[in-house]
Amino acid sequence: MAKEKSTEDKIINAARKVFIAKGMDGTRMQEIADVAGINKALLHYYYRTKTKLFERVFTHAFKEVFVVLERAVSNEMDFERFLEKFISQYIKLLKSKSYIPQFVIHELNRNPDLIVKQLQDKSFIKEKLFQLVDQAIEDKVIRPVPPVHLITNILALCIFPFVARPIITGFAMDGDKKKFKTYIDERPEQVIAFVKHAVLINQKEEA
Amino acid sequence: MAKEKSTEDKIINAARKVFIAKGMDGTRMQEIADVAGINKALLHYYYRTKTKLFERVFTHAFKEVFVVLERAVSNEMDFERFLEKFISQYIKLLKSKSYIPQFVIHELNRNPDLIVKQLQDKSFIKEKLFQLVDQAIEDKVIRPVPPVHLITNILALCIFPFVARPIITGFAMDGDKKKFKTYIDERPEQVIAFVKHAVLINQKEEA
DNA sequence: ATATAATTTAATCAAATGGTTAAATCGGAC
DNA sequence: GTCCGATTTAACCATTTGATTAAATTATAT
Repeated sequence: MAKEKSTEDKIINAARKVFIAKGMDGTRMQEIADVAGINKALLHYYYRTKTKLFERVFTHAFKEVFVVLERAVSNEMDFERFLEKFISQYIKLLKSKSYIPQFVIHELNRNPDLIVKQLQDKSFIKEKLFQLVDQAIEDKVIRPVPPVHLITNILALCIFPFVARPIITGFAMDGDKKKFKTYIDERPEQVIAFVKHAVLINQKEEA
Repeated sequence: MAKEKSTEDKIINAARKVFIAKGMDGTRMQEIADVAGINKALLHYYYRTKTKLFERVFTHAFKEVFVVLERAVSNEMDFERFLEKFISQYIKLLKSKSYIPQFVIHELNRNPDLIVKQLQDKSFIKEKLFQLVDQAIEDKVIRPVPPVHLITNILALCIFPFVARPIITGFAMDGDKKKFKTYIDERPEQVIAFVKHAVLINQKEEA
């Protein structure tokens, strides 16, 4: 609808689209210009180098998938509610930004130094997360599972389907994209139940 | 140690190394030649185009991570043993081929058509896997969880740490690679326990 | 030794690509 | 109107890269 985007916005949006689809190496500045509806000269007029443009896009993408963690740990609630909220919100985010995880993961593997710039001042999130799990164990709400394993397990269950989408669609859904959508819609409920059964100690009464 | 590799082997090994490290787009034929210890002319003498060489490497890499699935479903055993064997063997494989998952996933996202060539004649694996889960549900060995979710959950727990390695190392291990190795060594036990608690119905007595 | 295949050397090509430049044009602010 | 930044056009440059070729050299098998 709205076309009132500034040229800078058009460039950033186009760059994100192309970089996410093709990666840093596979992206051509000309294609970004085409997608943005401008020409290459103007593109370089705004962003002198491909590298600068890429880093801007990457940083933004990284923050988008990381900010949910930030928000999750800041809310106070019991562990079971935390699990529910975190998983459902995270998958909901990924549904609307489904290509970001693969993009971020690929570029971090390509150039691991990028992670250093991104993780500055994020250590408090880690501490809060680990503390949350430790507390739940101490309170005997969950089994004594090493926090790093539980946290990576949850992230794996949320994120993996989006990075492995072509495989899942091809292998288990016969290439039917509609089935994949259904599968993703079922995910929050399935993942929450899976994790709860895996770690919660008191799962007596449930709907 | 053995240096008795044929030139063709040297090329394939070099190509795999470079393609896996830098992806199709990031790979230069000259670098493959350098790593193989030959020159570019000879490289093209064996493999006329980059695309052909890439497809050969990719197909091989894909099969390596897929063949475990194949072997797993062909063995007859009770579901609990199947879980144990499958998870421990899969993680063991990934430990020695840790860069393959990210490679395969990235290239499949880049060019989803590749998956079609790879999944030919693999439908029996899918059917066997689903049937295995269905049977376990019917026998009341596990909770009634949709097979596609259980299967992707298990794969997620096994594979994700390897594709997200830089993030996990950077975020939860302060960049300490040794800690990551320890973490990976703990994975089989942790994942098996996690999945068992998540789905097994009779988990009365355990070590 | 000699024919055949493997390998090197070195040069070359065409195309793609990131980046630059200069001049022209357009559009809005004053 | 005029001034100034935004934008276009179009050409250009240097470099990289995939790929090819011809000729020379080496290794190998017969």
